[in-house]
Amino acid sequence: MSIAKTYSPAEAEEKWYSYWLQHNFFRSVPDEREPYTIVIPPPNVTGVLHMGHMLNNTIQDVLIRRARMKGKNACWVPGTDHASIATEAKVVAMLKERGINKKDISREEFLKYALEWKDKYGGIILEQLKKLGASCDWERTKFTMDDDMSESVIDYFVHLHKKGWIYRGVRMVNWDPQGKTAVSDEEVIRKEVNQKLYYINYEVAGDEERGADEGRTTHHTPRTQSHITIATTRPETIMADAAICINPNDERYTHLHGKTVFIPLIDREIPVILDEYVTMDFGTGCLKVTPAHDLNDYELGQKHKLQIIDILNDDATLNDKAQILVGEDRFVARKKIAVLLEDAGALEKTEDYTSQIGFSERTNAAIEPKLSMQWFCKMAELAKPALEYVTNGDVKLIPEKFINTYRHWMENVRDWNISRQLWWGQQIPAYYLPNGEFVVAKTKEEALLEAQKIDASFTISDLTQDEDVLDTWFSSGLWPISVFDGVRNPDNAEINYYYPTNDLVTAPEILFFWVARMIMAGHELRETKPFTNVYLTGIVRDKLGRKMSKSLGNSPDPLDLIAQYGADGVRVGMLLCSPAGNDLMFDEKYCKQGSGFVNKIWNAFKLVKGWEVDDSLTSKNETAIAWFASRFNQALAQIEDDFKQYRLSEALMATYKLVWDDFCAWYLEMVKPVYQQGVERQKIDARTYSATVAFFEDILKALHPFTPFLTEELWHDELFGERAELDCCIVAQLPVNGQVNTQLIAEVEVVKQLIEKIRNTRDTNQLSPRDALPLAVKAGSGIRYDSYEAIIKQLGNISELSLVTDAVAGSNSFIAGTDEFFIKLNIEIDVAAETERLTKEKEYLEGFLKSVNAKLNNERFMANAKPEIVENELKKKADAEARLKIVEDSLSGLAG
RNA sequence: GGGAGUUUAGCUCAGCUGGUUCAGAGCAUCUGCCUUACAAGCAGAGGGUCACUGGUUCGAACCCAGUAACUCCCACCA
Repeated sequence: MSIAKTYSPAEAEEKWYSYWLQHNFFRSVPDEREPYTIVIPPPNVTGVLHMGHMLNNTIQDVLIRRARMKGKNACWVPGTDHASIATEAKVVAMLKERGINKKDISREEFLKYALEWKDKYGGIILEQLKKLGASCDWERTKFTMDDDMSESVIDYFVHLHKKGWIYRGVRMVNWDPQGKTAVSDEEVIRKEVNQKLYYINYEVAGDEERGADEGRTTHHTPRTQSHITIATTRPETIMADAAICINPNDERYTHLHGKTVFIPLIDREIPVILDEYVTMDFGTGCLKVTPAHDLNDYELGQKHKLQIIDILNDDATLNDKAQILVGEDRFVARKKIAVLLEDAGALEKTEDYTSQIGFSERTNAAIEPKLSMQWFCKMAELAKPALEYVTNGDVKLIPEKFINTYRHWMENVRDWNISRQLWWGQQIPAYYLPNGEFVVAKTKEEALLEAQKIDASFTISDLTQDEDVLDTWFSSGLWPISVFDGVRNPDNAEINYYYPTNDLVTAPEILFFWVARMIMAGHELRETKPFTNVYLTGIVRDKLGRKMSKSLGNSPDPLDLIAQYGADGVRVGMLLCSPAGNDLMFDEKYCKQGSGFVNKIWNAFKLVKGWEVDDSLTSKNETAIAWFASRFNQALAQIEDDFKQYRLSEALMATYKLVWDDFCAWYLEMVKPVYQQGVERQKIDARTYSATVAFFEDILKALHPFTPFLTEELWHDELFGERAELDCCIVAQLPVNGQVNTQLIAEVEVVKQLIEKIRNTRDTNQLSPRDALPLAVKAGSGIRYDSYEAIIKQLGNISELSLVTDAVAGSNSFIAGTDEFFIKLNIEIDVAAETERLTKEKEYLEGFLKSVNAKLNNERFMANAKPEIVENELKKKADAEARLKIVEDSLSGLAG
């Protein structure tokens, strides 16, 4: 049968993914085995796969497949997040395209449209994950707004409310004028923005009387005595000003104490107040106080009992209270008012200025501080234990550097605004009564019972549910519990079996949004951590270091990559460039390397597959077989260790080298039958054949978590014998760590060195690799080179290997390990060049010996260094002396 | 403004408790090979003042102090 020249991934991926599904290999139900659980960070339900997901889910799949192959009951729970703001924004936009305005439809109608949208686009991303090979238990797929999930969220709200940790109040919140909702502090992203600082003159009331103004000690004289100048970046808010504030210690303005001023354009009179909050050397030292539109000003306003004038609508256009520019957007108004002020002679000057502005994480709209009635969750009590889990190592953050960040946030956390003025999400279970009070209960019926405790005459129609929904993170914080129904049924078999989960793989950006809140909820509801390890991946950046994003257009389409390089290739590519905890500089070339690796395995397979056994042959490969068995076990231990430390890149690289270098480049070359002219097809002995096939099978297992499709494809080839229906690589058990003969491995290292030297000799003397050469060995190290004869002959193309006790005159000589080798060539030896080479080596060795001896002769070294270090130095000394002697002998031989 | 992190070969990164012939790996590069698994390959080679300056030590890429550049997080100066 003929084998395809190259491996074609698409076909195998399709075939094996459905095979796995058909045979329920991803399915997990509680049993007597040890569980290994991962809950997916639920992607946005309407999202599409991006490179961050690729990285994240590749890692999760590698971990879950490995656990499965170690005999654990591996359960990877998939699902999606309703992502209230982002999704609602998308639905609103979709409706707008259809000519429907959200304002004109009811909540119920809107939700109907939203659900339609979700059914249509939701789950695209999960389908995409399948292409990557993600072995999630799809029967467990959850959506954060599934009925049971929502019910859990409501339960949690009621629970926290009962504890008194949820309260309602008017606060200055971060208002997203595009999403038309409040957002939490964490959802505000600050960015440096180029702005202008406007210097605006306010007329001082009754100032004309001041005249000569006795005893003023101002640093500079105001241009006109009847004005006070303030600096602001937000001139469009002057109509909401409630006061002008100056520092009481500011001698420039003592004359203003107790005065009032007029707001330009609208001529409203406001007081001048004194507060040390004002920085004297910033701007003009005069601050306009706008309590409705600035957090600090709000606090100042509270302190000084100022009027609050809110001049903005929910969409950040100016309202009637502004008196002028009504209906204009705040940014348009800013430009226009500058002109108006200029015309009125109230604009002193403008200056360029950069400052930090908050933007909404979801809509990217500039955040507007806004006073409103919101629901808050008290964080102090929740944060305290959640911090402890991490500081005491119960929950491990990988890499550890994030512990500090986590601690800082937890120690400084403020109460969390959990209400959102949206429809898409879990509606807050608070019910208002005609008397202005409210009750919190799981259902309207239960709320009524509560209400009737207040007044027995209330009926169900007296109850009005709060319009707001809960922050998405309030529900995703329950994810590891709610997917196992552990909120509603805290003692069910599933939650008891799977929870706490093992590993969480996510991005550091959502450490506070999500990870922290899961730990809080875990403690609050179950008094345990939700997971043991949190593996924080880096941000996927392009090779220029820019974050990959749709808007920059620098992100490749993951599905295109899969089509081009195969899922296995892309998986390998992602992991090759992703050191734990660091950002990943992604370059397609890594995928190319990945697919190259996959192809290499395919070709190795082709080689072995092409062998024919000749039972009459006896094996000459016992040494090679023993060596590879040892190397394999050694590499396996290394890989195990790398995984323990979550060094996935390293684990992959160790696997990569095991396959490419040890297996393909060395082992297969050692044992493969050499090509003989005239022989139609080379044959192999039965012993070598079966050993090699067994090695190959073990290699497939070791590779499977990284390259699941290729390994499954090869696993079922007849090379490995008949397979039962359920005998699949995906559920094969990883080889357990076996014996490692370190002596053998060390000796083979010397033999490999020898072979490289032989090849090098050929190269430098411009001999064809096909010319077999005789090799003489003068061994002093105790290595039995005759036991490596077959290997040396085959890989070095040596015609004859002889053991000698004296230098072979007129030969090329070289050292490998601490032994000397000679190759007799029919070429004149260049005595001068050889002398130079040997002299150089002699000098190096002498220098090296000197430094080793210096250490050994140093009393303090001998006194302080650990015994094994000293022993090592002694060995270095002995080796160097042995080699030096060889070199010196060779030199005198040349001279003689 | 506060805090954390990073800086090692052209690129991406290892280097664990200071001590192994310790300055490494993969990719890229160069040279030679279309050798019966693989040119997506094979064989060989070159490439680094471990950011900089000092210090501690018998010994420093590693520990300490300072400097510089970059990154991230947190923070209400209009």
